[in-house]
Amino acid sequence: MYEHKERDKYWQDKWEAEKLYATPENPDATKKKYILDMFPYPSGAGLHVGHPEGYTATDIISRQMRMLGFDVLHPMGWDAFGLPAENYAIKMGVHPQESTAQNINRFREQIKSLGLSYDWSKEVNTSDPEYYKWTQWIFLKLYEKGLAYKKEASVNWCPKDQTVLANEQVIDGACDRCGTQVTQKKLSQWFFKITDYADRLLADMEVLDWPDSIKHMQKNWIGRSEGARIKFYVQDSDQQIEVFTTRPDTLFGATYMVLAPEHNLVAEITTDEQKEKINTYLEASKKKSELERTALEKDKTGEFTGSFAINPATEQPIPIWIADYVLATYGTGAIMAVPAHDERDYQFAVKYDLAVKQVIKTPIDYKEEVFTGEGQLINSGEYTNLDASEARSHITADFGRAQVQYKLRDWLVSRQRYWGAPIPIIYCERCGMIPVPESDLPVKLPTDVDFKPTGESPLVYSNDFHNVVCPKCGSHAKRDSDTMDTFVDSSWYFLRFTDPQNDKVFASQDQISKWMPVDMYQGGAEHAILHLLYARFFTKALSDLGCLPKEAFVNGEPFTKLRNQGLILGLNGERMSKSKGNVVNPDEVVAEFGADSFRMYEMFMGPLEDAKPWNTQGIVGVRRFLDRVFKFQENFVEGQGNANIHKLIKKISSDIQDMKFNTAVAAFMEFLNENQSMDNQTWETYLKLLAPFAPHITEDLWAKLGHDQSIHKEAWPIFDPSLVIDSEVTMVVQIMGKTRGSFKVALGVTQEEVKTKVMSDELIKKHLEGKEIVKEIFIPDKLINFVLKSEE
RNA sequence: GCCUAGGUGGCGGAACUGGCAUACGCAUGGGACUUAAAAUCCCAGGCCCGCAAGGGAUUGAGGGUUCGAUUCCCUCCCUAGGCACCA
Repeated sequence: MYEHKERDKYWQDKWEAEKLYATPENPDATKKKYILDMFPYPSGAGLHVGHPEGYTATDIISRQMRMLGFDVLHPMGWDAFGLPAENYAIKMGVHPQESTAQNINRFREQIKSLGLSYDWSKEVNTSDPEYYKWTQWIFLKLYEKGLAYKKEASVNWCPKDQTVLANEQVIDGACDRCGTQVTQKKLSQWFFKITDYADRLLADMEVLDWPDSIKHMQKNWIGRSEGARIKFYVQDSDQQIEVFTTRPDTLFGATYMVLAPEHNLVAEITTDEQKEKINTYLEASKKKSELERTALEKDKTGEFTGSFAINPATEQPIPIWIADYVLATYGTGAIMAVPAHDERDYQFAVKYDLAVKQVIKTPIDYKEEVFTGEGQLINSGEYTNLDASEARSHITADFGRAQVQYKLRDWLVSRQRYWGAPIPIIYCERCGMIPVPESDLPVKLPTDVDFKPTGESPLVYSNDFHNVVCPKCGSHAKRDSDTMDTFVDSSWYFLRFTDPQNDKVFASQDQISKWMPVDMYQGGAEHAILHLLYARFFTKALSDLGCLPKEAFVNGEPFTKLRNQGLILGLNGERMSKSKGNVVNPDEVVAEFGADSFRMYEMFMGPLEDAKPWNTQGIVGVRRFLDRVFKFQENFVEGQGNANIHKLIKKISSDIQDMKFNTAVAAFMEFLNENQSMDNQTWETYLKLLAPFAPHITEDLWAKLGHDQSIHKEAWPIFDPSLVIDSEVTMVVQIMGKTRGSFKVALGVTQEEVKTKVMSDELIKKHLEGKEIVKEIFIPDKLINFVLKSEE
């Protein structure tokens, strides 16, 4: 029996001492592979069984790549700043720096116990001043070019966590960390201008080797619509209201207008008679949460302003309403309502008895009241009879201008919490807003503050930190007291990994050129939008700012290939959670079965990207298999060379390439089941193939075979294509498409030969007795099928 | 409501380009070894009928294309994930 407790540790220590997985200093550009896992958030709970799933997959790939002669960068680090770490520290009554360090140590030990081949000299930690110095430096670069800006805006506020949140962090109107209903607050906050990149973030995705589902999600989040902006004059006034519409072809059907309650013309155009009603409505909608305003029952409410606008096409006055079904944050915050051809406008028109005018011909068999499809125009003056798409371009040209609109909004990055990178900006009484000079970086987090959330950043309570002199004029000044969103830290860590110890720049152009882009990126699908969108934005922006070697990237994209691992569920098929009591602790599994069994079981469970339930019984099978491997060598029976090993080389190589690790494990089992003896060379080849999956036990057996050098330094076996072609194949006999038997024939036999052979078979004869064969289907080396005359 | 992925034995899952459905593993039953148990090894079945040889049914449901469909097409049901008054 393989004594995993003792041997696993022995080999892990040896590998580390010998620096077996050190990254090559000067990788060959044509033979480099940057294989990356999304770095973990070192929570207080420690590693769960979900983490090693992706880590093992990339470890197998990294190990195989090294054996194939590639120069591999495979690093690990910690996404250590942020709200959960701070909340955990508050709960434990310690400083986040202390609890984070403890959590990292625990994570590192756990990861090391799995025998993953990371180069630990590349480790990064986002809460280290040597790291966040460069986070702040990047902030200043973005600021310099106007990509970071401060503005007063209505922002998402979590009352429990006492901080603002980005749109991407609000899920169904609730905080994605604590689930509390998010409210709106008007605050002056820092934003990154990700909207400048909306078109490129959308278009550049095409060439990426990413899961389609992730691409779709990003596409929907960016939300591109083509349409027009059209201005409407307010009757008896110089004021104009501009709207965005994707259906300018329905302009003649616009029978009223709606402004968002927050629209800046509301006060001005409200007539005296309507003032009271409008104010009541404004008050009411302000109190509504985002959730109430949007989701659930979509009962629309609104109020008439008393004013009218002129429809530029019909030149008729149409009433202007306000309603909170129109969002201030999208388009111009105002719409032209076409109730005949828009569901929402129709509902509203029916409720408030507003005119409905049809301008698109409804198909004859169409039964619904609202027709939102395309068709021929009617009731539309000179445009009548045009097709909708044609009318769209004409009406846009005649009454407005074409406009592309995105749902994506700028990224709100300020946070009113302690545990994050301070924003490197100073407010001087005389000079105004001043960026911290590069030479003064990092702006270190003060330690003399009570960091509990109060709604205001705790950093204002540190006198040394908050009150400073202006770096420009020397007058009294105050530092920005907010910290940056954790997602800022993680938007560039993959660049730092190429050159983590550099104290001159965030990473040298040379190292970035050598290693970027990431060839293989593995992580959970929960980052589909947040991290992956932000990281793409950062890479593109830094590239445009001249901070990255452009030629190293295609379209400024950081991750060429992306794959997600599915969730590992509890035994009951439900998501693992403490409250459900179905959490599996990897430490216990490793202690009982060993690292190799754990790794292989996680790969064997099913396709990497699928969600699948954990079953401790299942790991028994993998452990039994590894024991058989171990015993095979102990009781080695010298046998013949086996050409089937070439089929196995082919199978394992292609399965790793396609990341079908579950079938690779099955193939290992099958091969051993079928080969009770083999020659020495076949056995060594088998061990080499197995090495990336079970690095400890194969290393142990390799040493026992008398090799001085690690098996992980061996070259990956190459298969001989001539040896994977069978001389004999199994032919299937079907009658009327039903399989009635099978037999072995030599490769390339003719139809006649097969038929003769088949006809001598008793069972087949019985089936064909007294029937007339109408047709024979013959697929060489595969099958013969007899079609019989049907009995009537 | 919209978008995406999926539905195969008691369970996790496999199946190339339309060609032996259920590989591999778990669990189950039987046997070997053992004083015994565990561990290990061997064999078997998988839904229905049959002692057996064998036959029939079967990949969420229904229909279609085909000599032949888990695979392609249509309709529907269910599950998971995402988006959700975006004009």
